[in-house]
Amino acid sequence: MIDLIFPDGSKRQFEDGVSGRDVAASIAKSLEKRALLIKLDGALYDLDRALPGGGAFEILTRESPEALDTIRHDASHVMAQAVQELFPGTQVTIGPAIEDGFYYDFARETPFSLDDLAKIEHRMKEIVDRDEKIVREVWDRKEAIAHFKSIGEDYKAEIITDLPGDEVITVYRQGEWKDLCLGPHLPSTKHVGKAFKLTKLAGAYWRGDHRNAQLQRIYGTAWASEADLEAYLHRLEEAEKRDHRKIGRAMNLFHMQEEGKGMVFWHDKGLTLWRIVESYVRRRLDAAGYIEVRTPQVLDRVFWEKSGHWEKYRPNMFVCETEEGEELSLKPMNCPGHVQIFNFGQRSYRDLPMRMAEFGACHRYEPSGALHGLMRVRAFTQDDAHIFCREDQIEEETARFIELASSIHSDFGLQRDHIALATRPDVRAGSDEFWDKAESQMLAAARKAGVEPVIYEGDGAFYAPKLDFILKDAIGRMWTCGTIQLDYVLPERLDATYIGEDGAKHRPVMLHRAICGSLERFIGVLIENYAGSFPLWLAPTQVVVATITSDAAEFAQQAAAELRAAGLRVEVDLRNEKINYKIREHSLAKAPVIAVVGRREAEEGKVALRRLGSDGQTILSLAEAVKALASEALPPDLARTAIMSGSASVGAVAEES
RNA sequence: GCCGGCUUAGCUCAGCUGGUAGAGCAGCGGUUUUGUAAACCGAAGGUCACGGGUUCGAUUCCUGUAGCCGGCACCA
Repeated sequence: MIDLIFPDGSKRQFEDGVSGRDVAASIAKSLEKRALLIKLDGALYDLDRALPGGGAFEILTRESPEALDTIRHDASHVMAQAVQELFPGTQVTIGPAIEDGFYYDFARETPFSLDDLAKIEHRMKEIVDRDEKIVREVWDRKEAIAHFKSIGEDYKAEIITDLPGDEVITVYRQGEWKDLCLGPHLPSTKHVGKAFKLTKLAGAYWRGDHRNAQLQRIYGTAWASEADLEAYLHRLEEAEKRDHRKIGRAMNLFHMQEEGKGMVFWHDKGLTLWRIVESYVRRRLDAAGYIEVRTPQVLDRVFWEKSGHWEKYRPNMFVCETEEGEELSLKPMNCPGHVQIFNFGQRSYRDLPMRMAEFGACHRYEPSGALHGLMRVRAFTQDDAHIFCREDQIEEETARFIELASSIHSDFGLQRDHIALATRPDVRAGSDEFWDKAESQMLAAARKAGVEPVIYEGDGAFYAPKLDFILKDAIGRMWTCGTIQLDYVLPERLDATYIGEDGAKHRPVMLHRAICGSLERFIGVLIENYAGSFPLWLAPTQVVVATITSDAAEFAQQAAAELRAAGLRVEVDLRNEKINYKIREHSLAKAPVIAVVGRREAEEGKVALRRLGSDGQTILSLAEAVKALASEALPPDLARTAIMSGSASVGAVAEES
């Protein structure tokens, strides 16, 4: 007998060998019909499988969020069956559920076309209608290998061969079709439902290794209901509207062109945004005790050989040659340059920690397929800094950095989801003792800052572990912005030293750190986070003064002049156009505030302020408007200083908002 | 770099099976002085990404190249 504890806390006994379906049926016939899966002590089981024992028992239906992954996984199986029915000779490999859907990787000589997707989708619906029972079978390992080899499924045979020896080999059968799979699965293909859609076609390497064969991957999305599918597709459309490339064009921020692949032409508006971000970060670094430097763009090959980058990254460096036969490279990173400044003259322990920052323009020859708008470019500017310190200062410096970065991210309106601790990769420099120490130092530092990092196994740089900041934007997408990495290697290679209290030479440790990452990418993230509707302090154009009639032109000019004098970025629109037209145009260009002046306002010395996204208006005297907007437009760090110094105008704005 | 797709006016897009292209918006020239998301009229604007081939004839079919888009791999 086994004891099952139900979600309501009640307990019942059942015969050994009872299945989830039997239990469901014993409760209600209708429940049996709706049951898809069983959850027993946290693990999922097929509905028809004999329960391996007692425990916390739950019946999952279509409505259970936990059943969704299985629906998706089954959708991938149904897709694989459809593909093999339509395209005999195609081999199946693996097909998991993923976020929002599923994929399956197929091995096939001729690639699939977009037309094939429609056919496959159609056949999938037929298979769902067939309502094939899905049955779990346990196979003998050797027989399984022999079987899959005999039907030409070499990849499946390879998967079984590589499974640990004690692993139970299970095959799931749906009608004529079967697949090696750990399960669990739904009771029959009907339960996959029809709220799915094949979305994209892609190449993917066998086992994720580019030296292996390339397989054909088909992606799909699947949901418990038609409504969920619709909602998902709608979400995709919304996300597309925020695309920084689209908004960048609409707001005239930047462009790129063929002759400069992965290089950005920043237009005036875009550069304004850049300067706002840069000067804000610079103020924060100044306040946090950093010094700022600038190092050469191009350095001799010998330099990069010394730093070790030439050997490892030569294919990704922009190399040039001079008339005199020197070989030079554009800097792909700032670190070795910073070490040169550290090494210039003698350093004392009193100089440490030395926090050396640079808005460093770097060039890397990224693979063409990696380029993506502002998010991945070949010429970028890092908000880079290196903290040279003693080993016993690592924890303190890392913790301080976490606090600084967190504050800056939140000022930019980005919410932190978590911090990742990326640990030793397979290919790495240094002993296991070194990695043990380095990883525990980073962990301790994070905890000191009050953060429990999520461990990303094997994701560290080859020379050290790192902490990465994973931020969440306004629509819930994750972005990695900001990192801190421990480095014992570079100071050694470039022979950085300081004189300790004991009068002897010591080796400093370097902490590589960035808060934005690259300014290009960070601006891309900001654009998508705000969908171009920036808060006042970030908006390239903060106020547009728009006239209704030419009678108001003179006052509009005066208003603009006073707003500018208060530090605001202002445009004036005196064109002979209807106010409706002007409002529409500037709203589409995402101007946060439109100050409308007509004859009435001009006579009374007032402006009518209209906020982006709302259709109301606030009528203020010009002086009040200047004061209110100027304090609202203060970057968050300056606003905090203003509050501390008790500025009345800031208080007024706080009330208003 | 690899797999698939796309590339037509400044932008967004039409153009069935081959007969050298069309709209809206923007821009330009006029008219309109306007009250909170598109006033009206007019003229203009294209080596249909680039190269080669098939054809009497190619934006359309084939092929090569580039860029971009979606993935994969990469990301010091």
